[in-house]
Amino acid sequence: MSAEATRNAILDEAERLLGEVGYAAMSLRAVTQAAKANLASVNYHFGGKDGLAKAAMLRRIEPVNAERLARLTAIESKRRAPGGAAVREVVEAFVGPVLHLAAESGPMPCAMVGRMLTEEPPFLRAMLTEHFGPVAKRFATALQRAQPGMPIADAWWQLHFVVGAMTHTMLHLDLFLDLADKAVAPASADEITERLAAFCAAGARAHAKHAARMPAIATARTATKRRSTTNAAKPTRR
Amino acid sequence: MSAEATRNAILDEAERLLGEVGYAAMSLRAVTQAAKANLASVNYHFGGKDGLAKAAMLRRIEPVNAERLARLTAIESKRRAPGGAAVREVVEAFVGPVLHLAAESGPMPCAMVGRMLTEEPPFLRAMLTEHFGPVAKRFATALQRAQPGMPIADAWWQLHFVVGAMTHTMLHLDLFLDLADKAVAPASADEITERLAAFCAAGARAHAKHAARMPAIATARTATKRRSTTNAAKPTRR
DNA sequence: ATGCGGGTTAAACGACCGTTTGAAACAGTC
DNA sequence: GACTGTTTCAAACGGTCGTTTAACCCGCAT
Repeated sequence: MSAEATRNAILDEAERLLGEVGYAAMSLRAVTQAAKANLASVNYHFGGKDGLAKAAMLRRIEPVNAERLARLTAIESKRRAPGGAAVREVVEAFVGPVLHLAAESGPMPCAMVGRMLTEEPPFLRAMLTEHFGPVAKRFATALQRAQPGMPIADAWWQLHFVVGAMTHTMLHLDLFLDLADKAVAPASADEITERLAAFCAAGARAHAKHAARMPAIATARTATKRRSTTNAAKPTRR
Repeated sequence: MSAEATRNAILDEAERLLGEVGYAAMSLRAVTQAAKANLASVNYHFGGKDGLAKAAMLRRIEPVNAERLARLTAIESKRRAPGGAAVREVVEAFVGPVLHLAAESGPMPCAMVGRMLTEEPPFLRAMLTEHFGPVAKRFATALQRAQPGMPIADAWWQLHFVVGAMTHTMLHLDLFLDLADKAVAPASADEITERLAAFCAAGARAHAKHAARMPAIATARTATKRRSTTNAAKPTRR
């Protein structure tokens, strides 16, 4: 019974330190000392530093992605959306679970995941593509379906910007409160959700309209289309 | 004469490694070896690892911020903007110099600066607030002036989201190209500029309109106002 | 030639890192 | 109470890190 207790204590501290200082700067000695566990126990329970980081990440990533997919299927099944609001709903299904997690478990879990985007160890990158890849693909197609006639590439760009605004909010909101120097009050989770969703949804819609008119993008898009159809013709490119 | 040559070689390598692996994972041995310089020369020329990172950052930050301010004063002085386009212009003045730097000097300088946002050593945070603080304040007020009647806090939120989308693009565009899995073609600098500016400008405008209607934000805003006036009454709070 | 100061170099120092080891403490079972 | 498997513990190992030291090289004014 005590085994799982120490496991969780170690995971909690690892999550905190991963969010605060990142993977490279997190020392197992600091983790185990704060968790009141022995140094060797992290190797015993997780197999090493990599395993610990992976376990700490998975503990948070999986519920968030599950809720994302659940919300997305929910809004897709009700189906009789008045059209224009769908983009906003998709965006909210994507960012909502993250902000919900931040509201109920504190900012550390989100800071950890956001920071791992930036870290270099290759196993972290592999984890992200493995666990976020399918979810991102579902949301990209959902964004495309919500804006008929828009190429899938534009949907990926929208999602990219949404992720950027979201992770930046998770990680660096405090820096901006510093920069603003009392001009911005610390915000509630609801307020952040509202602001982030409003910004991203409108940005995404306008991005699609704008992209259709811009020559630099239009030419790139035809190139993309040609390439993608080429790929469809020849079964596998690489 | 050889002194400045080694200085620059070390700075170039430091910039590359800071952008690739971050501050904590960058070892001076790797820097000096790649720069064909001696290990001790870092301490001789820059006083230590901190000094090296600071010098590498300043070499890129200062021109970018200078060009930002120059573009902003340029569009403010011409003044007879048709109103609606001003937000877009301000956003472009903010993100344009960064994308311009990326286009002419490669992605590493921007990756370095973006990554330093996430790193933990306190001197880096101090540098960012010192050098970006005044610039951010000018752009926040410019955004507010471009949208009359909007509280300054909303302008700060807009700027926050813009920075998020921009830095995420500088750092993690490759990850998204991976996730998209051939559905998105690698983009030119012009295309990225267009997409980013379109997304951010429209997001900012819609954010302002939306924020005015949302109860969660409206209440928070009145609270902000009350707090700020309180602060104005009592000279210094802390 | 001589002295000198800026710049380079190899070697070493102490600190901290992740990991391993082997013994000790503990649980539950016969 | 002895045995077995699991979990904890202190100690040590090899390695890398940032920094320091002291000797050395070289152009240049004296």
